[in-house]
Amino acid sequence: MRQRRKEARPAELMAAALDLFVERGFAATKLDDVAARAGVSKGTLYLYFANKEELFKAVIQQGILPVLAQGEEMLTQFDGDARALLQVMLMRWWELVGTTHLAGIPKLMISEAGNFPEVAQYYYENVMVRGRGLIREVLQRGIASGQFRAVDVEAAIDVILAPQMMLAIWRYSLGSCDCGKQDPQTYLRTHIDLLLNGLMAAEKK
Amino acid sequence: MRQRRKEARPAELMAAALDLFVERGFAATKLDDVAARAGVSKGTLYLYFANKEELFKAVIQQGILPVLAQGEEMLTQFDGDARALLQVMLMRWWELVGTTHLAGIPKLMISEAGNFPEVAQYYYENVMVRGRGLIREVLQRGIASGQFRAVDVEAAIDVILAPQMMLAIWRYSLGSCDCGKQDPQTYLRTHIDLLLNGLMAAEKK
Amino acid sequence: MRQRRKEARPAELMAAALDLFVERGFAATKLDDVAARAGVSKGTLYLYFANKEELFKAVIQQGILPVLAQGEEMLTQFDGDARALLQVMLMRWWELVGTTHLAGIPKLMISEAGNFPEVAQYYYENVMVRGRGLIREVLQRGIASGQFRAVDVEAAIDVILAPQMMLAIWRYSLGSCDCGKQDPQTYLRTHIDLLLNGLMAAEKK
Amino acid sequence: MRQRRKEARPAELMAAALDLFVERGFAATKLDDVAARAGVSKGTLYLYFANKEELFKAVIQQGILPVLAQGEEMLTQFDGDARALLQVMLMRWWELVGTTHLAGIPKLMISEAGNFPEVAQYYYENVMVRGRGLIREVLQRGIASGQFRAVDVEAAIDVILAPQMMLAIWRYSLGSCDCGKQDPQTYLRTHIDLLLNGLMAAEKK
DNA sequence: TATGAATGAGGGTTCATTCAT
DNA sequence: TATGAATGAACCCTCATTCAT
Repeated sequence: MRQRRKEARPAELMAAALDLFVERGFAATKLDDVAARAGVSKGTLYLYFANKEELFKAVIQQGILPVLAQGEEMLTQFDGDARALLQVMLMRWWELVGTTHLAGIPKLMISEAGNFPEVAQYYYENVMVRGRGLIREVLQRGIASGQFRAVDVEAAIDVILAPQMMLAIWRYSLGSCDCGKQDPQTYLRTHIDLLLNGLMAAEKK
Repeated sequence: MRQRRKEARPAELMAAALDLFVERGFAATKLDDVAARAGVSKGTLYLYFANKEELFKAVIQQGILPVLAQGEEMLTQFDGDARALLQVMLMRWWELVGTTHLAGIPKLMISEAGNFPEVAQYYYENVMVRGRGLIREVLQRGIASGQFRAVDVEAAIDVILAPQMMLAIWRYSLGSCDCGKQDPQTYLRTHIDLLLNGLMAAEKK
Repeated sequence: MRQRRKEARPAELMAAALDLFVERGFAATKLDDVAARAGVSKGTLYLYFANKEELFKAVIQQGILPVLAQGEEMLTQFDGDARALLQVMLMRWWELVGTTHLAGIPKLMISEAGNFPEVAQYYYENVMVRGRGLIREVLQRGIASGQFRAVDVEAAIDVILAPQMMLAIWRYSLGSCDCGKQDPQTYLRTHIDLLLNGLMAAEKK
Repeated sequence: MRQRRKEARPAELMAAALDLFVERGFAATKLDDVAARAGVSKGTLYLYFANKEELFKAVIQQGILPVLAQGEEMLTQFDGDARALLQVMLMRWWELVGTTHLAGIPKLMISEAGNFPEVAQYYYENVMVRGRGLIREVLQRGIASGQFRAVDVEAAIDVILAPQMMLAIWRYSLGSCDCGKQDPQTYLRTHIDLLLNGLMAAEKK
């Protein structure tokens, strides 16, 4: 029983830490609170993480791992056309990430990038680059097949990802204040609608 | 001259504070550093701001004031069609805000919204609501004139603003690490290109 | 074998503790390290010693026991004159104590006397007093027989013991830094040479 | 008034720290206590010393400076014979050092040498080497003039210094427990008596 | 008997805030 | 008005001690 607990501890601690880091930021998060939220004493944290900074790194690195595989797998398995694929990817990302606690990581990363350049670098290389790769692949397929216009692919990737990012970020920032906020589904549908229309090749006329 | 200095002090202090708050976040910013950057001693800060939190509020409130007027003025003065107006607005926003230090405020606000709900509320009501109003106005004009499709206006507003926000945010977060980043102009042009195409009424065929 | 181990444990633990206490001092020594050096887990320490302080006391008390008997035995068995006896005692002390780990105890005791007055008291009464007794006996014999001058015996005892103590102390303090240090044998020989000459009765002229 | 205080602070803090470091050792000394003894709050310590270790180094380095000059000056100014000079030096050292708080530094250095090898090195080179130089000079003078026997000078230096060191050490270690202790003057006189007799050239017969 | 995960009081250090100058 | 020395509450981290296994 003790053994089972020991193995689960790091994940429990990282989950608690993620919540608080996202909510308050790194500097404003007290390890006391992290420990309390995970139901352990302060000292226990140090059995699993060398210090606050290492905990932070672990939270980021562990948090993004599950997301990476799924996205790339989706790309290889899907065999519809580029329009449908792009639509599915944007929708599923929200289901897989946006509705979980992991959605807080982008906000956290944005907030703390300046204080942890190496972690930001790591995040960029392991998440952003791969995420952008997924979108790039779809855009290139669509352009190659004539479905999409020949837009500037690299710029378009960022433009496409921006509303997805903002949706996740919003939830953990201004979304928590009393700001009349929309339904994520409507937001996503509108994003995809505008995007697909925007990408549509002129020949459709 | 002393008098002149005295009147300039608050602005100098807020400018210094804005830079550091944006770079490091509220909690990780030391008042010592703010004072040093403004070229005064730590105690002087307290002659102008009751405490760190009041300084933060002042930074936000002063920072957004200049932006507000300009945008709304643009709307009333412009008499081209909706397409052109939307394009001009998105481009000019970057010129007026994106290239100055004020562009850091969105990032700062996102990072600290959870710790300062009242400030977030204030920011939402005085910046977001008004900014959204500008976009809404343009969209409604375009839809009314038949230039734009009848999209979900409220959702579209957020989708349209997202890439603009991300452009500003990026500069103060991951943009400072070694991430192969694009040119803002290309990014904006692509955003506007996709957007206008996406909004374009089907009847153009 | 398990039984044998169990009986050897306290001694092993005390040996490990002595080394570390001498090297780092009581407060700076971690029980983790003591346990690791003895090849057991931290908890095991508490099966044999109630707490860190008791371990310290045991280390001192056990450490000095073997030294006590030997010295006094030497005194009774030796039947040469006072000069030879004094010489033998000082040399043998170094052989029996100075070259073993026990030589660290004087340094440890000096360092921690202020923090453990009762232990210091115990050490004084059981080691210093008896050690001084040995020297006193020799001096008195020598003075009675006319070999030695009639020096102030109590003061002379301390003066005689000082170089012996310093030789042991040095090994565990400054001796471990890069300080050009002499050979203990030469040091001892010079000490004894000076001492015997210094004690020599004037009549020898 | 504030200014005057500011300049006196470091010395006050080091004096307080020296007392406690000598009494309890480095690790067992709380900065709270140091501050309290100096009559300031804990934070004030950090206005003058970067951390506990730097405070320690400052205590050692500042503590020994005054002693160095005096000893060497004495040597050059004295013009009696070697016997008298040696006697005066040993006596005066006690007056200048032994009766002040500085006498605790040898004990402190011995206790902490293992934990601060660089400080130990510094102490050896700046105190021990110079102190030994003083004694060496006197011995060589005495041997050259025929007053002293041709003893092993380097070994003799350490033998001669040992009782002096022990006198100082004792005061801050076992001397504080209930150990029947002698009068320093008698101790010193006996030391010098034995020593000068021990060094005396045989030819005087 | 032995382990090592867990605890929590305690100490070093930081920094927002105050106030005498 | 401006300074910067001083304060002390708060936080990170350590480590002696406990206890379930």
